[in-house]
Order: sequence, then structure tokens, then C-alpha cells
Amino acid sequence: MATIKEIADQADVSIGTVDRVLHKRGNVSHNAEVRVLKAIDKLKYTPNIFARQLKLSRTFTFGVIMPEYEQDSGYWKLPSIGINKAAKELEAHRISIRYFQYDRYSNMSFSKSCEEALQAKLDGYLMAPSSSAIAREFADRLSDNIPCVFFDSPVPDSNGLCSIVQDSYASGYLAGRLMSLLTDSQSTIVAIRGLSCDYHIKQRINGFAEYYSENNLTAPVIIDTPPEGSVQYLSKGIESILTEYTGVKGLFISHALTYCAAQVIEKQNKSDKIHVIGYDLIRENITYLKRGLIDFLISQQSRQQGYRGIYLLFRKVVLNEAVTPTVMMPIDIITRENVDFYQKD
Amino acid sequence: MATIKEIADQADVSIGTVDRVLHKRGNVSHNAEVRVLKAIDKLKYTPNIFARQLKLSRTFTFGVIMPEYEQDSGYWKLPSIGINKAAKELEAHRISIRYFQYDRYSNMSFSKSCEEALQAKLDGYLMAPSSSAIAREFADRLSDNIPCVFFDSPVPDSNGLCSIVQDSYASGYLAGRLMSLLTDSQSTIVAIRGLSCDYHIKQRINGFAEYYSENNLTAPVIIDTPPEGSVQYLSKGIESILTEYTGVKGLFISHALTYCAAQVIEKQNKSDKIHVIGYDLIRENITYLKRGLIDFLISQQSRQQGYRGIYLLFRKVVLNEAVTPTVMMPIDIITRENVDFYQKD
DNA sequence: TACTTTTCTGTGTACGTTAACAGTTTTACG
DNA sequence: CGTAAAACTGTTAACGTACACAGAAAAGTA
Repeated sequence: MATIKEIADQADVSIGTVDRVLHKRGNVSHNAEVRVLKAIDKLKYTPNIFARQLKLSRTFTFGVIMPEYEQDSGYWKLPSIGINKAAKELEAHRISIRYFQYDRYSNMSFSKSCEEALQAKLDGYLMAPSSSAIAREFADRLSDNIPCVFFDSPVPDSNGLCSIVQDSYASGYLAGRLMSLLTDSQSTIVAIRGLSCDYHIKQRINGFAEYYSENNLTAPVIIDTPPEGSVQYLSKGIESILTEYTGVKGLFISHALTYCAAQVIEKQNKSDKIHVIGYDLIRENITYLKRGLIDFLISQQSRQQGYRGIYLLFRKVVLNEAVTPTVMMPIDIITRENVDFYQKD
Repeated sequence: MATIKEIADQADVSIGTVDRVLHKRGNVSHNAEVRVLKAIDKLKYTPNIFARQLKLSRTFTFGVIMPEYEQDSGYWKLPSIGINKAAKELEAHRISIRYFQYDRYSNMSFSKSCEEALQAKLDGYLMAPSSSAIAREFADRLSDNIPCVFFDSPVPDSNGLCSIVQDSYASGYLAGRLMSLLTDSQSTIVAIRGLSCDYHIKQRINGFAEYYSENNLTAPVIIDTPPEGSVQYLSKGIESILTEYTGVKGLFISHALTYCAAQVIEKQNKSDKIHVIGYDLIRENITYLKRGLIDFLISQQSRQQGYRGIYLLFRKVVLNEAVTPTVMMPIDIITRENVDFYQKD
């Protein structure tokens, strides 16, 4: 591992000149610059990050812009667990985290959090965007060297450094396969969309329906349950579905409120088993999964998304490493038999 | 973030004394030591790893003791992918890796690799042990401050720092559940043990059988296929099983050679679908999974095991962080629908 | 030519830690 | 009590980088 001193010797200049070349600070003759660049190339110089950090002794702060924990039945706690874990591991590297949380169902609240985050002038941002347009504007307004990583949802055509996402369509398609394993081919299957504005949820339903159509199975009934985000109304909606479609054998819930379906089914206590497949490892879902009222949960590795997001920022900002523009998270299939091994990290 | 200088000021001693206390190098009066410890506590001192690394400018080398890549149909390439990824990320931290590979079916070869690794006197070891006894002796012979992390299999009652493993019993139990979803309750199911010496494989079979017994289903037929590790003989074995048990509806292969079963089934081309569940994301398995001849693969996150193993050593040796004694890997369910998202990391 | 201005270059210091070394105080012992 | 050994303590020089500063060389101006 070469040092700037060795570069300086090789190029027959002082370390000051090497430093100026490395940081493009000008005031270097063409001749000297060429010699230094050659020496750097020859000795394969890479800066010693320890010395650099020591000298700069900067403490980096990353901003996390995401919905409040309680929203979506506490779903947002999951990524924050991963974020906090990464933050703790990176404490020794002088990294700290600052949260800017917003109301997922209010664009104004999202805008406000973005504005605050911008004003704070931090060294990098991790964002779960609830609106692509606002997120895009945020990324545009950042200085060139300040990266922004998106998770949960991508932001197409934006200045973001990277997106950490799951292929929602593929996850819905997979759910279709699983549902077809659980039920007979002519069974009535209901897929509940709900919260229909969300890109992910639409895609999941599309993938689910596609599996049934590709395999020439009876198409699932797709139902939108208004209004958005409310547990009580969702339960009511599911109740009326079960009344209307008496022979339902399977319910596919395209979002984290899967446990509502399990609750309703348990209450009705019908003789015929109704299979349930849904999303996300929130506490209530796990409870019903373990009790056998939910058959499968699909996980988007929410904790891991937060964890990796922070590490991506770290690698980019502190270590100056290259970062791939998209990170696709695996689509985990969770059952009562393996759920315990996905709880801790 | 406090520095030793601040500690020294607070405790009214010199930085030399603080350093002696921190590194337990003795030659410190009781009085001074107490004051320093108090100051450390009060100011919440944590060493600056950048300064430490810079000063020491040590390059740590970790030894990896594991079977040769080609064995078990190339299974061992998987952990090495993770190991190499971690090694690359940690290059900037002056970490390097040295492999000591052995023949998994020869204790002598394993012993020899252990001996070589010991002689090399490295800063930490990551080991996939094929014999607990030999692994235990290895760990015993290491200096106190040299950690050894086990992966793939645990080594009970050893001096190892940590074990990274999967619950094989639970994974077999899960496979049982999946198989019961694929087949009717009275179907003939064959579980192939093979390589019967291996702890993991026994446990997987036990878990699989337990699921069937707990749910009062027709017990699977358990068959041992000799000799160990040979693809040709395994294929022959499976052929004769399919001849003997004509009505077989499901095959559970307890190890990485799952694709052999798929090959045989494809060749025989029977009218009745025979479902296959097996282990590990090796290339051939993935091919047959995608073609629909294998229904489910269970992954033990082999790449991740290697990756995390190296990071555990790094955290322990370089950052001096505490490490939990056991890391349980999730039991991933892989289908043709989600396999692509488990390929890259 | 003498001078200023501009361009270029080398030196020195600091970041926090480690560890060798030198210096001081305390203890042991004749 | 004096001296030597032991126990303790403070000082200092690295590690590699970044950057301010001073100094040297070249170019520009009168």
C-alpha cells in the first residue's frame, strides 16, 4: 500500500504537490502533475482511510426521512430497527443518524420533513418516499456530493444514489403460486387491494392475478377496500366480502394489515378453512401466523432495507466506494415453521 | 467523543498512564488507575479506531479452513463468494484472507489444513468443521486472543468465538410442511438421507419425519443411499427407489445433490408428477428449480454465512466488539418465482 | 533593470493512538 | 542512612493525510 510520500518520491516532488494533484486544488505545473499521476498509477495508490478520517476527524450525520413508526400498524418500526443497528455498528466510525418522520398520508407532511432535512445540511440521506415527485425535487435540490438513498419504493429518473426495493410484481406472482398450492383450482379467491394509491400494492395484485391467468386458473376476485389505512373499515370490508362471496377459500391481502383478515375469519369461525396470505412481519401478523390463521407472510426484509441503506451511505460518503444503482431485496416466504429465524438479525 | 488526552486531563495524569490503564500494561499506581477509570467512565471514552489503525497500521490476516470448492457439487463455492465479498469490502481496513482447504471426506486432510493454519499464526480463523473433535482441538490450541468462528456446523463445547449455523431440524420440519402442501395426505413420500454420517442431514430427515408424524400423515419412507458423496451412485439409488416404490408422489433430498433426483425423474418421464424438495442454491439445483422439476429448495444462506463470518472476525479483532455466541441463519424457501432475487447479494 | 504579481513548490503542524524511552518517586535492603 | 532496584510517570516520535503558510521561481509591467 503506497503512501503519498512514496508517490512524492517516485514523482520527485513534495507531498504537498501530490496532495494538490489528488484533490485537484490547482497550482501545479503540467509537468509535475503528469509525473504525479504516473506515479499514482504505477504504485497503485489508494488513500489510507484511517489517516484521512483521523485528519478530517469529521463526524458524519445521515438523515432518515420516513413515515412515523406507528403508521401501517407499526410497519415502519421494522426498517428503523435495521437503521439503528447500522448506526450502532458505525458509532466507532463517528456516524450518527437523525430522523425526519412524516405522515405517510399527507404530502404536506412529507414536504415539510424534506424541507427540514434539507435545512439540516447533513452528509447523506436515506428516504422512504411516499411521493415520487416530492422525493425527486428533494434529490434535485441536494448538493452534488450529498447522496440520497431511497428504500421501500424507487424514485424513477431521480438524482438518487441508489434504490433499495423489492420486486412487488414478482412477490405477488409468488403469492399466487403459494395460494394455488393451498387451494383447489376452482376455488374462489379474493385479493384485497385497499390503499389503492400505492404503487407496490397495485403491482402485488397484478402479479397475483397474472399467476392465475398464466396457469388458466379461476381468476381471483379483486376488491378495493376503502377508506385507506383504517383497520376498522378494513375489517368491515372483509366481513362483507365473506358474506357476499360465501365459498371463499383464500384471501390475499396485499399489505401489512393481513392480520385483520385473520381476525375476521377467526371471529366468524366457519367450518371451511379460509387460507390467508399477506405481507410483512409486524407483530400482529406473526401472532396469527403462528396460530395457523395466516398461512404465508411475504417479507420484504424491511429491517435489512434500513440496515443496508445506512451502510450504502457510509460506503459512499466515508469510504468513497462505488455503489450499484439498485439493490433488489429477496422475497422471503415466511411460515409458522421458519418465522422465528427471521425475527432477530 | 473524548480522547485519551481529555481523559488524562480529567484524571490529572499523562496520556502515557491512560494508555497503560487502557491496555492493562501495568506499572500504574492503584490511585491513578482508579482516577483514570473514573474519567473514562465519566467522559464515555471510546477509542478512535482511525487513529488506532493508523498507528498500528497492522494488516490483519484471517484464515479460512473449509472444504475444497468442487466438493458437494460445488456447494463450497457459495460461502467463499460471501467470504470474498467481505474480504473485498474490508480491503480498505487492511484485512486479507488466506484459504486452507481440505477434503471433506478425509479427517487426515482436515487435520493437515488445521495444522497449516495454526502454523501460519494468523489473526483469526473461520472454519467449516467436518469433524467436531478435530475442530475442538484446533480451537484449544489457539492463543487466547485469537478467535475462531465456526460456520456450517457448530462445534459444541469448544473454545470457538461463535457459530453461524442453521437449525437443520427446523428446516426439515419446514420441508415436511411444504411437501404436505404439494401432495395428498396418503401419498407415498420418500426421504433420502444419504451421506448419513452428517449431523445436519440426520437432523433434516428427523425434522421432516416429525412433521408427518405430528400431523398424523402417512410416514415418509426413509432411505439411505450409499456410498457417500457420489453422484452416479446416488442417481442409481434414486432410480431403484422409483422402481421399487411405484406410487411415489414426493422426494425429499436432504442435501445439495437434489438435482440428481430431478434428473432421474426427467429421464423416466412418468405420467404422474413427482414433487421434489431439496437443499442449497448450487447451479444445477437452480436450473432444475427453474424448469419446474424441483418444487422447493431450502437455502441455508451459504454466501451470507461466509460473509458474516468474516465480519464477525473483523468486529472482534479489529474493533474489539462483543460477539454473540451463536448466529442462527434464516431458513429460506426458494421457488422458481423468487430464486432470481437470491442469486446476487 | 528593478519591481510587482502570478504561479508554483516545499515545509510544518495537527488529528488520536501506541509504545519506546527517559525521568522521577517509592521501596528494599545492607 | 545510603544506594540500588523496583515501581511508577511523563515526554516524544511515529503512522498517513490535509491544509495553511512561507518561500521560490516564473511571468508580467514600467
